[in-house]
Amino acid sequence: MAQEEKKRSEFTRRVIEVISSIPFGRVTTYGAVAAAAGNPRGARVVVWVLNSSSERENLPWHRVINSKGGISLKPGYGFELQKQLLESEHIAVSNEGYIDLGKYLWRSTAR
DNA sequence: CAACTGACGATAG
DNA sequence: CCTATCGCCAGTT
Repeated sequence: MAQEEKKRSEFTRRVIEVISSIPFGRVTTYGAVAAAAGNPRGARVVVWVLNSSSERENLPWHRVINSKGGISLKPGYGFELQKQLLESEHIAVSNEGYIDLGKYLWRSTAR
């Protein structure tokens, strides 16, 4: 099929779908989303998607964290907001914003 | 149109 | 362990 409807890269489209698929009570990382979408180094695109379409596509942006298992935002710039959103989903977050990936990391089922 | 920006990641040293 | 650099895409200035 000719899939030339959207001008965005196929990669970008996949990123949005992966983020939309993150289940309740789980988290994933930028790199994992990028890798699942086809580019292990496309993590920055994930950042762009969240900024660009988090509200637009109603994406669970708070379930996306960095590969260290921590919140990347700084206190006063959304850090506390994200921390509380995660805790609302029964996810344990330390005061420093770190999460136990061994327990909560979600891996894309489509691999 | 060129340069910069954005919540990062992997690799190299 | 820490720092530096490249890679990735689209939007803004």
